[in-house]
Amino acid sequence: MMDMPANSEPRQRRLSADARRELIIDEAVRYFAEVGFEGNTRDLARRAGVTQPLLYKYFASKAELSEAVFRRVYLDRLSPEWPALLADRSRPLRDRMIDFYHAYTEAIFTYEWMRIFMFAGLAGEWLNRRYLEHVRDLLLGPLLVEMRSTASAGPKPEMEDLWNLHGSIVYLGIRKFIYQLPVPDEIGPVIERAIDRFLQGADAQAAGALTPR
Amino acid sequence: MMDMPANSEPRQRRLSADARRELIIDEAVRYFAEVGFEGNTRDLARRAGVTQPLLYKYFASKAELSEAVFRRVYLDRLSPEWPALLADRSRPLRDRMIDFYHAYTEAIFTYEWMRIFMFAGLAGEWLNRRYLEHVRDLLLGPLLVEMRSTASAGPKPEMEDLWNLHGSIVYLGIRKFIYQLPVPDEIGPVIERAIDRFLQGADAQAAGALTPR
DNA sequence: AGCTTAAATGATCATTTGATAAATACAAGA
DNA sequence: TCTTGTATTTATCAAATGATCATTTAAGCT
Repeated sequence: MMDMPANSEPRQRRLSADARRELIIDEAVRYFAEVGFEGNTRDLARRAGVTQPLLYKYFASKAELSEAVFRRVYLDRLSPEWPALLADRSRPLRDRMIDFYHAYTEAIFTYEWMRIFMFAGLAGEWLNRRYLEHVRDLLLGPLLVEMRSTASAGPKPEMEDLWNLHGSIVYLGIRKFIYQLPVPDEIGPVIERAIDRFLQGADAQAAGALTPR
Repeated sequence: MMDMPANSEPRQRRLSADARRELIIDEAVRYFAEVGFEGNTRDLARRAGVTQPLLYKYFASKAELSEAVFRRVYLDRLSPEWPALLADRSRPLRDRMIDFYHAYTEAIFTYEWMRIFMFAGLAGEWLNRRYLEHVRDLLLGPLLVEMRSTASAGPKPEMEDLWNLHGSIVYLGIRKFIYQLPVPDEIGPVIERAIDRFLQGADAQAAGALTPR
């Protein structure tokens, strides 16, 4: 009885260096997303179908491998087109916001991204802060400009109000992937309701309406 | 040059068993909140001002110590009075919600609670799920009843809408204690704005109003 | 087929880490 | 003051873990 690697194939030996490296990063993303960056290199190697010392042929240290995982997970998550999408005044702001948050959640609501982002956040990784500054400056910033330009006379929304909307949507992913609680299969309508409610409420606030009940 | 324990006192030896146990749990809460439950017993012991084997006089294993930390952190966070507060129809729903979320965030927006809750969530701890089920059934549930009873004729809010509000508020604590980003010093007004906006928006949605812009 | 290069493995090291047990020392009771 | 109980420490173990290196083996080339 010989042990076989988890994926049934008789194990493809001697890949090109690049291919092997990619394969290791792939599995490292999955593995670290599950157990966090305290996961050990032996388990990781076993799951990747290689021996543990081989990891050190491709990465000088576990920290360097972790950085490769970061880069893989963070890179190209934020589409450079979103700021323009949000600022395109030829369309109703509501439509732009819905399109944006559909695209945004599509991009980040994955098991790997959500969990690695949270692990990294808890660890105080600077990449997290940079990422969220990017969200604030390049996404919520333009969105704030749009909301203030279309708002009526009263008090205009603040950045903090947009963080509030943002959090209300992101929390869906936290419930699902971090707390592993059930969430609706279709999150599209949930997001649309949240955005509509936010815009309606913001308008009422700008108009200075008293809250009922 | 002798090493002194972090807290300047010449080190109080020979506490009563109960006092020592409490002191260890206190420091363990702080320590694990910082580094997660993968933190090691030697660092913890040093910070608590005791030797590492002493931990094993009070806790059979690290897992048992972790459980004590859980209990300390989770216990008595959810006031049994909140369901009644939310259901008290002698007051406007808005006031009840604002009071509740002030009290709720007062209770959970601490470095220790937020981070240990997140670490535990990532680790798949059943305590997290139980806690959030409690939030849903005993807090958001009653709140949903209230909202539906006062809503106008149109489509009534769903539990998912309340999770949306809840997340928008909790995300404040996540930004502050997990991502360690700046948030307003006074979160009271932010929460009030969020609740007002939510209620206004929910009313508009119930009335079937088209979202502007 | 034989040669060469480097991908991959097996053996192993030094630390770290959870845990145990025997020895010590401090406080309370007689 | 002596005794006794136990809180605390010192010494230590076994397993886990990151990392290294010599050796093996598979693929590409002529």
